[in-house]
Amino acid sequence: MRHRTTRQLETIESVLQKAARPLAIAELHAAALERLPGLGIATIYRAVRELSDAGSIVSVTYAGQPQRFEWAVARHHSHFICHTCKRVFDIEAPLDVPLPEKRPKGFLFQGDEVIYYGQCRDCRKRSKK
Amino acid sequence: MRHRTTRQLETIESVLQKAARPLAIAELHAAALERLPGLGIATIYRAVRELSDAGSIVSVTYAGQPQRFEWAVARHHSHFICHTCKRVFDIEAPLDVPLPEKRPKGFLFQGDEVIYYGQCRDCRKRSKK
DNA sequence: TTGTATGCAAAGCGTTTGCAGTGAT
DNA sequence: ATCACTGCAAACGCTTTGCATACAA
Repeated sequence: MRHRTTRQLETIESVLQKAARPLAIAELHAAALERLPGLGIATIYRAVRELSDAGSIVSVTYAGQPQRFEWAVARHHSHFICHTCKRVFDIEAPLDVPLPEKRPKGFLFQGDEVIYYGQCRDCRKRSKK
Repeated sequence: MRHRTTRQLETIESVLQKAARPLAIAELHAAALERLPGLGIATIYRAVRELSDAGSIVSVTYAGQPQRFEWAVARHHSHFICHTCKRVFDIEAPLDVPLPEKRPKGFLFQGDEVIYYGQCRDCRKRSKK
């Protein structure tokens, strides 16, 4: 457990809290580096593990893409993955996801998650021109 | 493109076709090794890339877990992830997934995927005792 | 002042690649 | 007999770890 409040951790938390989408380690490092030059990559990994263990952030991983992390309280939404740029966007969650008709016996269904695929605004603009 | 049919590739394809769930590289290697001792891990990686490029298999990755692969034609289903053993199971897809109410402007929605979470039969039995 | 958290560099580990040998055609 | 595919081992790149130092308390 953590005993001290440092500029590094504060910066990392802040970047994650303000991000509008889940961030990969490299994205998080780049963003944190702008605010705190010299911040080491190892500190990012250590902070991410701590925050993850503490439940402050959750991880998200899709289709061969690197693992991404986002602030846990922001997690009442779904994700949209752009086929073109591969970025992951947060979007409002659907109202109600149906359970499959036939469910395997003995399995306990506790939750679900939907991922939407398509093309984001930027990439759509770019490909139209 | 591939020019020759080898025991290695046949075995790898067969393992994937017969699997009832997506397999990680290590799982695939272990299974193929039983049928073809000495099969190298590099061959698994090369085969997986080929099959993936050819569209014969698709990849699946969830929450920090290693990337898994499954035979593409088997892919009219959803996935169920067991919170306890972390295995990924294939289950029948839901009939219809709703789009979110509010969608970001300019985004093109082309498809979706649902992941269910819970506890599988084995783990449920085990935890009851 | 004390000792936790950091930065750096080395170590680890899963994945990819180069190359010589094997085996499908 | 040819040369694509494989196995082995080296190379790579990302993640983790060890250790001396910086700095929060």
